[in-house]
Amino acid sequence: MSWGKDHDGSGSGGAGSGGRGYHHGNLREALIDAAMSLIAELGPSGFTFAEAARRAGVSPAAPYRHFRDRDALMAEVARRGFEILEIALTKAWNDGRPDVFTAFEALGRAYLDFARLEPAHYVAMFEADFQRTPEVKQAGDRAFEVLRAAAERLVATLPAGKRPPALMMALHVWVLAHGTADLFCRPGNRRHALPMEPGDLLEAAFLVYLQGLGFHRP
Amino acid sequence: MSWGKDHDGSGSGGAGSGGRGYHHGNLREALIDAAMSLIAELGPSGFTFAEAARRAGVSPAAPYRHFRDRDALMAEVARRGFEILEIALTKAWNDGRPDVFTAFEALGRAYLDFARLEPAHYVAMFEADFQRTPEVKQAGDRAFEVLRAAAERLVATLPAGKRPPALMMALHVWVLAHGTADLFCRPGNRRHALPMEPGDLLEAAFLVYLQGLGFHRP
DNA sequence: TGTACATCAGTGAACGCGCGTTCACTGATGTAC
DNA sequence: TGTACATCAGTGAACGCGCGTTCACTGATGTAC
Repeated sequence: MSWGKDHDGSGSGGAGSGGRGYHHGNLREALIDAAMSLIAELGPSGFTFAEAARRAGVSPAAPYRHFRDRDALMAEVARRGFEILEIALTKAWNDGRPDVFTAFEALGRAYLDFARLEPAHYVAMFEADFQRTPEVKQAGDRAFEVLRAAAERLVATLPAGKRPPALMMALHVWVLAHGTADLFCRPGNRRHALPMEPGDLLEAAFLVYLQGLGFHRP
Repeated sequence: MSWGKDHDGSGSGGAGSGGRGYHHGNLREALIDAAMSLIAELGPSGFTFAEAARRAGVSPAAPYRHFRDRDALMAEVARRGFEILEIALTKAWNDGRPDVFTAFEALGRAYLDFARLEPAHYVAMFEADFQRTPEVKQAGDRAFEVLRAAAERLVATLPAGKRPPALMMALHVWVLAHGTADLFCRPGNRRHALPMEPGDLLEAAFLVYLQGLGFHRP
């Protein structure tokens, strides 16, 4: 019986400190972390509610205090992913500085970096039909809106008669970035022996594409 | 007891005729069909060996006569997918007729059409690590080679000093087509309200990209 | 400051389920003579 | 053409497993007085 040993009573927020008594203290976060490790290690089908509970050091019934069911946890990972992506994109775009062209390129690179650095989030975001969950869909829309608004700004630098539809541009950028991420940056699988880094491949595609629309490096 | 009723004894090849006695007659194909329906209906995780057997009207042990295990069936679906894709791409390219530019565009459209018409194959091809199975990897390489060879031919129409690397071009085309397919053509999920058909979106991207490289409609 | 009590976040045992896989078997098929 | 036999492709019952989920419960926490 070791009560009294580490009754740190860290209270409300203390995440990492690990006061593991009868009450976990931060189980919700711990479950999300566990789910993400599992997804990153074993793919989306490798994540199970039971194993997440096990990794969090908790009985298999405990997660139900924090998530309605297994899918709710998965959806939360996806939602957070879009949220983080939105922040990363916003930061990369930096309101069009130093110039819209350069900033737009940075946007593409930021997308790919996100996919690489947050594989678990990324996989969850595009797996299954979580986008039908309202919260997830909204988060996804907000992230996409960053792309669209940036495209709008970039398009405005062209002479009035030669402007492509901004929405189409945004979709093309998304397609390029997602295609690159899904083909060449997924956790376990290097799909093809690439002669270059995925990031460089995407950047090259970006430049060619923008040039095709009539944009030129400032 | 209804033996004798339909002892058609259709023998070796007769697939569709359905002589369902003690011997199925075409179980291997029936299992592949069942697996594909399951994948198309429920996604890749919806496919189970047991359910495939059930749909083929056969005991759960029967599939083991034809496939080492569950993954072997899945891999076979993926392998066939690449094989069919290779044929479709070859046909669309049509050895560069009527002209290499037009034929190259047709290649992109054929890729997307394949993803839409054969969702089960497509999902299997890019799910899991089946590309590590030698047969699947080889089939995938052959399909990609069609793309690469076409890019090579197209590149050769440019003046010597202005030729982009054909491999890079092929990869970009793949990225565009796969990105479009994965974002907008997956079975259950319309990811975003598109203002246009996925095919048109891809074609537009294609044209812009090729223009950016210095190609022009013939 | 101390005590009673409501609330909350965990336990642990149990359930039903469907899966992948194995086993000894048996009915049908095709071939040698 | 007919019979014996090897081979093959199925059966069906059984297994162990881990999952998602539920249930009545209990230990810890925080609040009212």
